[in-house]
Amino acid sequence: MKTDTVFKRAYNDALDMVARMPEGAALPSENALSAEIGVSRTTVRKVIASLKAGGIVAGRGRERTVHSSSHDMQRFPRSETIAMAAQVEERFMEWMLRDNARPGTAINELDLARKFGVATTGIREFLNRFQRFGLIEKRPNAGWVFKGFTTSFALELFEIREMFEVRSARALAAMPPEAPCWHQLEALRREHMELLEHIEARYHDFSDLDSRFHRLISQTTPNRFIDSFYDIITVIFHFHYQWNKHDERQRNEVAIREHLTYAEALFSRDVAMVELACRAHLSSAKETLLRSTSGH
Amino acid sequence: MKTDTVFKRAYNDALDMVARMPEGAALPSENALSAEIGVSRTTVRKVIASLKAGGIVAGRGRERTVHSSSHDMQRFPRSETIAMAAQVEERFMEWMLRDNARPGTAINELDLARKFGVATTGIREFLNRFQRFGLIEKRPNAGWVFKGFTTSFALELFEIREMFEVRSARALAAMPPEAPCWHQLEALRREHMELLEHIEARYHDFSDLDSRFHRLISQTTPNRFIDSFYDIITVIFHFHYQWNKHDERQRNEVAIREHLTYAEALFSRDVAMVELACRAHLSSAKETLLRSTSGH
DNA sequence: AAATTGTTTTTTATCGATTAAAATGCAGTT
DNA sequence: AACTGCATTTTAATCGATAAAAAACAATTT
Repeated sequence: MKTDTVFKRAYNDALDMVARMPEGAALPSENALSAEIGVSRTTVRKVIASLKAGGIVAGRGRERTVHSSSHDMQRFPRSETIAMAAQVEERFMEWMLRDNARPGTAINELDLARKFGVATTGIREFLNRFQRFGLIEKRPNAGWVFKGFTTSFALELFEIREMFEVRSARALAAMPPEAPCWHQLEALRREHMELLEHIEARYHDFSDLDSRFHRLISQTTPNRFIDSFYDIITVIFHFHYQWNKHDERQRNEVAIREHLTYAEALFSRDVAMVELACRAHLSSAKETLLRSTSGH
Repeated sequence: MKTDTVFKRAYNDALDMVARMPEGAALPSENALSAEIGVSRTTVRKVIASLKAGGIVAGRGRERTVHSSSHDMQRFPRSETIAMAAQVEERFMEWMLRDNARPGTAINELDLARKFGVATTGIREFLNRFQRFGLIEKRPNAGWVFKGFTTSFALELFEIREMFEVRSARALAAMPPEAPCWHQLEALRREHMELLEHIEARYHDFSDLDSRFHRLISQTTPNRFIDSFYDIITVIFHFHYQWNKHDERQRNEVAIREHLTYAEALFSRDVAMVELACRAHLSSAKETLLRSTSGH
């Protein structure tokens, strides 16, 4: 059956929201909550009913008030708020990157299903979606093969990434000065500088900033195939960083400085400089990734 | 439950094979048949059992002989030899391209399942795989949206295609003269010339040749992401040509000539000429596709 | 001993059912 | 006019079961 992870996540979000409100404040309307939390009104009503049952919300109809401080506000554990599909992704990436699965390993649906505690259909669905990441391959009627998080994977990934990024960076540099992208870029530049100032404490935050920086560049001239390729990059990097903490602070500091140079080049709108800065950054990112791949 | 389409296709293939053998000849070994037909020995044994039941094969163990001419050899209809997943793909492409579905149309899993006569899981699986083609989009917990076979789809597709193809063509032109790709290219060039000579009768055969030509170019310097993008191209063109017969002969003739120029350029190993011929061909292919898209 | 057939085990493809979430619709309320 | 209450309908996420196909193993024959 369908799990109620959506409800549980919505409930947790509502709790966070309520905690930020003063004692006795009026609860926003159902429609407002629905928009805020990002679920249907049906689910919002279920959440409100729960909050009321827990004594966190009182009153009914238009007269609902918040009484947060008086209760302990038990949240649902994080694991229960994640849809099966997302859990499978997480566990699979972990198996692949952390346990360093060997290239050529056969992937067994039933086996994974048991290991991850889901039905085989869930695994199949995941594998089918995951196929496009280029890390697994299907042999019809005979299962999947893990091709390995190898050197050639990283090289092929970066060959494409470089083509796409140079194309986007060039297009961005050619945008008229009044285009909104320049403001966004400036804002990101500031965020980079701030992060650099507090790098000792906040170097973990770079991963997210990195992804936003590159997405801004590519989304100025949108192309669905490029966007979809960035999904691959994002996921690979997300999990890669999660399990490879080696030299993280230094790596990130270097990358921030490269981003700043890259941004400067973009502001200068000098295509040759842009290309140079872009390739320089990508090549150091490539080196980082290469260091954690396994031969071939 | 699993359908026996693999068995039925194998059975048909075996019939074709047997028909080519002389009366009373010995049947090849199970392993040989398995390799020849491309299915497991388990399935081969089932096929042999069926052939025996139909009187087409006699004897047992190592002493099996063929008696083809004496029987009518009923084949399974084509539709029963195609796996559910492949049928769904075919029917979906048909719905999309021939019935010219509107951009923004909501895709309903249960609805499609009923229309195509399969279980919803099959539809889900297909949609998940098909996602990467950039023609549909998922909204979690709320189904899929068909984005439309639009002008912008074709433009974005060809922007990437051009980047990839120029990259591959350049790399091919730089291959040493003794590389095997030159022989393959020469063979393909011959096939093109032959096809051109009999263009009136055989213009339908171009679609396959086209796909092989471009795959040869890209596979000389393999990159899994580029290969996977070619799958998209192949599928789109396959179905597009199947439902858009307008000017087919002329279009194909033009394309053949462009391929020949392109091949000449490659043989000359002059990078500038290669790039020119490549871009010229792609731009006319783009025009063709654009003509059958629907606004935006 | 190499190749071949016979038998058993493992794994995939596919179905159908079940439940949660979302959408819809409408009447009543402030 | 926007909101709630409530019932109903539609749709997506997930499970578990089963036949087909593949793979592994064992027994035979040349």
